[in-house]
Amino acid sequence: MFDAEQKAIEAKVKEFCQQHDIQLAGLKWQPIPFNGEWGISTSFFQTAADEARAGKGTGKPVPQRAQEIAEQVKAQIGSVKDISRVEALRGYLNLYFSTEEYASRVVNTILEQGADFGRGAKKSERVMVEYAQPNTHHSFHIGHARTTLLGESLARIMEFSGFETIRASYPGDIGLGVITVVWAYNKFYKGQEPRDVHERGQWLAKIYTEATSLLEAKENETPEEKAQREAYETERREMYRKWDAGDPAVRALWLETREWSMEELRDILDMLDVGIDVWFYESDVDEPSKDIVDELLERGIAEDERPQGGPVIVKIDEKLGLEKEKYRTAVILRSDGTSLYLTKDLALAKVKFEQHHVDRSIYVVDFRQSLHFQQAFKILELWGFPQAAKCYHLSYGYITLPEGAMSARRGRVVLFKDVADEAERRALAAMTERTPDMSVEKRRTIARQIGLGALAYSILSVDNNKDIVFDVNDALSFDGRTAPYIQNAHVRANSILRKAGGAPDAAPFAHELASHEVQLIDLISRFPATVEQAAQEYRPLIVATYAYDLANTFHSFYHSVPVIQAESAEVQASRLRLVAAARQVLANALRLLVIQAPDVM
RNA sequence: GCCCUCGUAGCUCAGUGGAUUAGAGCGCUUGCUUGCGGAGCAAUAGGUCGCGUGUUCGAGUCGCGCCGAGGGCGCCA
Repeated sequence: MFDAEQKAIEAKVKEFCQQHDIQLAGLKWQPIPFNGEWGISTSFFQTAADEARAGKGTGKPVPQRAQEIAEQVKAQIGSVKDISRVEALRGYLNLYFSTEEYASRVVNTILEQGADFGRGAKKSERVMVEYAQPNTHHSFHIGHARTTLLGESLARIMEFSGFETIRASYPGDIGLGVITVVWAYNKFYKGQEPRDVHERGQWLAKIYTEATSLLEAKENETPEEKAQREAYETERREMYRKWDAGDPAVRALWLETREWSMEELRDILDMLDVGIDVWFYESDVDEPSKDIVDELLERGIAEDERPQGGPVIVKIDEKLGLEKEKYRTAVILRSDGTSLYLTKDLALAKVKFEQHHVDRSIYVVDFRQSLHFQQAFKILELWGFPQAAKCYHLSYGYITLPEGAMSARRGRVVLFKDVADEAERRALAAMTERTPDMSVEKRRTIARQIGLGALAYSILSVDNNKDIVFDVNDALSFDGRTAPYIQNAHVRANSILRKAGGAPDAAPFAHELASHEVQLIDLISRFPATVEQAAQEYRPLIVATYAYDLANTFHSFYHSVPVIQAESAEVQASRLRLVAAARQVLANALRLLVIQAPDVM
């Protein structure tokens, strides 16, 4: 916002240091902590410490010497247009902005740029974010919501910060678990499927739980039961063999049931406003992955133990020349010649790099797979892909239940759809009292925005590496540090603007600003830097924290600073523009968090 | 045994090596509405930042060691 002034002053500081033979340690600018007015600051501690270390210092303690430099620099700078004053304090050089100038620049910029305020300059790299990778033939549970929301939010943040971004999903559509469902459906339930998309998806999950139970050895089972179970097991294995051999009947059954899962998934993604660009099915990379094994063998990266009855392996630590075991040895092909999860991920990475020309590849997958990804990335590096250095596993903690981990096998899951429905019910109940005149349909739409928003925020406001113990009352709380709190700030801002008939096209900030106004202006001006930080660190949490802080500041402003009833028409005009700017930034921040910003609620 | 992540208020969590006094929410206590929407605001209480040690002018933040929790470790995904 004050880049030109900042650069001019930076040049003066450098010039001064050169003239006085001071080795400047580099200038890092940061906002001055708030105390009524605002500006930016930089410190000279590092410079003073460097001097002392080099022995050419004056023998003074570092903080004292830093202060001395700050004072001298201050004298050199003199007065600068639109900088109200320069201050040397405790080793810091503080530049205070002219209040009027800063306030108008911030507000004008936001209102000019609108939904694009905070967007970063176009970056040259193409990023792919892979997330929302549920297994098919199982229902979408609350744990899947975490990868989906985290991935979508990250994709929006990367895109907004200037990267060309591709959203990818990688459903696990094959494996013994999937075949178990197909087998049980075919044997016991064929043709009995419900018609509703969600009922049918959940019904498949129930079949999986039942089938698992049928195939599990039980205590004190009779010989008859044991024989029955073993017969089932043989059938299941046989079906998997047929699938592998491309048996048309089995394949058709598999595709039909898979599509039911995909229909449910697409409906949920649609509900969450998630648009996947590229779908990679696990079954699609199964065959290509076997060719990769041959290539790795030819290049001498992999070793074939099949002649001794073993698998194909990559001794990663040995290839990297590591003494301690860190990446260990990875198996990339079973002794029977079938591929593994790792094999498929290598094949998929190759497709991402060569067919989608991805420079940076982010995998939003839970933390238990961190060794897997470290191995995959190291093998890609050994293989010679330069993009391997920019592969990143965004690992996140599990969502668990108070009684322990969720388990599709045991049927112990909290379904996403159930939570979403409950969220809507609760929001609807809260809204009925507040907005008695709203049409039923509109209220329903907004209730969903509020309910899903609350759920999304409860997930995104926890840092990636933390586990979340799911409690429906916590997740769907509407009070305190929640999405509805932020949405309500947006609604209040909108309400003021609606009553005032909108904000004027221009207004000065010539009045003496109340401290709540100053704080609000300061915070909205930091939104672009916040987006950039979140993108660099791959952390939606940064935006989530920011959005709450902004809402909090707005609510305080709202209570203590009159807008429509301001003391003069000029003050009212300025404040209306500030409210419009705050509303815009709240909406922009919420969008990055996959949360809607309703106008009324 | 080796590797990864983590340990901050009663609970759930933020916290870029730097600005008297480490911040939120929930919960506890108390005030605020003939006012732009009370899903709110304001105030009060609550801390040996797991322990030790080192680096540094300066450590909740970086290194090492220990204690504790969770996860992972050649043919599951």
